[in-house]
Amino acid sequence: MRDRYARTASYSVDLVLVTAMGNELAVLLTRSAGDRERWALPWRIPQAGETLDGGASRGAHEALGETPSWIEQIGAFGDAKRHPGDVDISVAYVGLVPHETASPRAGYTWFQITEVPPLSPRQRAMVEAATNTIQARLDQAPIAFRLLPATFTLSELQQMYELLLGKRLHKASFRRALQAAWLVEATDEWRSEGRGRPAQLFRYLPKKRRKAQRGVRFDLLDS
Amino acid sequence: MRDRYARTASYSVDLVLVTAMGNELAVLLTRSAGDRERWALPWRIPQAGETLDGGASRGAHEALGETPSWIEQIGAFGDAKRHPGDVDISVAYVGLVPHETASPRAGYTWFQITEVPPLSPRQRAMVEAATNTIQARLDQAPIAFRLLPATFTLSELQQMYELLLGKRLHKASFRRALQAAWLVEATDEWRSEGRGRPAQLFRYLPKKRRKAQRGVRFDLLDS
DNA sequence: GACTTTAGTCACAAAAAGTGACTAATTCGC
DNA sequence: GCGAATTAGTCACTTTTTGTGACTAAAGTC
Repeated sequence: MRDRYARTASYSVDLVLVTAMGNELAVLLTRSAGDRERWALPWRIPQAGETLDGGASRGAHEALGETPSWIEQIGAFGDAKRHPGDVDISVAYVGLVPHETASPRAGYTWFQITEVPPLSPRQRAMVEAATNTIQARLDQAPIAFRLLPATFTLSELQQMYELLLGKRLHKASFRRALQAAWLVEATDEWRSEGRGRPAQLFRYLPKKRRKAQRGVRFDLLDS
Repeated sequence: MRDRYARTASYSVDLVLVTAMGNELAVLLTRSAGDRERWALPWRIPQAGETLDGGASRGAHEALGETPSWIEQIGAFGDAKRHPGDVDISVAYVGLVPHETASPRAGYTWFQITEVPPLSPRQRAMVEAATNTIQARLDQAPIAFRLLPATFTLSELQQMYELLLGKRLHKASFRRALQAAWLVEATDEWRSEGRGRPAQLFRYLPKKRRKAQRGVRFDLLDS
C-alpha cells in the first residue's frame, strides 16, 4: 500500500476550505481518491519547485474555481497514521470564501461543520485545528469580512461575529468597537430586507490608527 | 548535492530553542552539518514511525540534555530554497528553557537574538516566526514562566514580561492583572538580593477561574 | 393609522486599566 | 547606631473601556 506509487514527495498539502452557510460554518469535501465511499479534504502533492503557499493557493483554486479571500497555514500534521494520500506528513491550510460567490467544482460539496462525515484521523485533526485558528485569529485578521460579500450590513457583520464566537453580542458595544477599529467604510447604498428600516451597506476598508497600547494580559485559558 | 544521500524522508524537524539570557532572548545554534563555517538551528530527520512532536522533543533533548518546559510547532517552511539538510520542507518548533538550568551539549551555543549569525533563509524565517509566536502566545501560554526557574520573584516575572513585550510595565498594574489571573502561588521563602527589601518567591501554579467574558475585539494590526 | 420589525444612537452604570504616592524591609556609608 | 539609598509591596484615586437599557428612525403589515 505504502509503496504503491513511486513517491516524489512524502508530504501533501491539505486544504480546509471554510464558508458560512446560513447559520453555521461549512467545510469543502470531496470523495477520497483511494476509497470512493469515504470523504476527504481536498489535498495535493506539490509539484517540484512549488512553494507551500503556492501549492495551497493552487489547490484551493482547483477545488473552488477561485482563490480564497484569505488563506493561512495551520501547521504540519503527522501524528495520526492514515492519510488518503498515504504520505508521511501533511501541511494543512485554512482558506475562507464568502458563500454567496463560491461555486465549488464538480465533485466538491459543502458540509456543515457539525455534520462532517468520518475523515481520516489526521484530516479530522486539521478541521479542528482550522476552527481553532479561525477563532484565534478572529481579532487579528479580517476573518469575518472574508466570509461576507464585498458589501454587507452591520447586522450581517455582527451575526457573522456571533456565529464565529458562538455567543450573542450587544449591538451598541459591537458598533462602538467597530468604529474604534476603523475597519469599515460606509457606502451610499442601503438595502431593504423585507420589514424594518433599511440598513446601510458597508465595505471592509481598514484605515491606519494608533496602535492599541494595552498593558499585560494574562488570558491563559482555563486549564 | 540534492541526491548525495539516499533520502528516507524529504522533510526535517528544525528547532528554535529559546532562553532568556540577561536582558535579551537567545537562540541555540550549532555548526552546520554541511558547512562547518556556518551556523544552523538544530535539526534532525525524523525516524520512521516517529511523530512530529516526538521528533521535536527528542531533538531538543539531544541538543539540550533536557526537554524544554514548553514546546510548540510553528509551522512548515518550504519557500526558501536552501536548508542545511537539503530537504524539501522543514517543520519548525519553538521550545523554551530557563537559562539558569539549561546546559547545552557540546557544540551548541546560545546566541543573543539580535546577534544571530547568517543562517539559511529558511531558518532565518523560522527564528522570526518563533519570536512572533512567542509574542502572540504570551497571554495564552505560560511563556514567561517557562523562561524562569521554578520559583521567582514578582519583579523577575515583570522583567521577563517587559523583555518579551519590549516595553516597561507599571508595577501596580502588573500585579493587579497577575492577581486576577490566579497564575502564581506564594511560597514561604524570601530572597534577599543585595540591597533593598527581600522579595517573596512565587511559583507558577494556575488555578481555575471563571472564563474572561469579553466582548468583541478588533485588534487588527496596523496594515 | 396603529402595530410590528429592524436599524441606528445615546447616555448612564459598571468594570478594568493607568498612575503617583505611600509604607516596609533591607544594605551602605559614615 | 543612624540616615540615605534601594528594592518590595500596596493603596487610592483618575481615566478609559465596556456593558446595557432605552430611545428615535424608517420601513412593512394589517
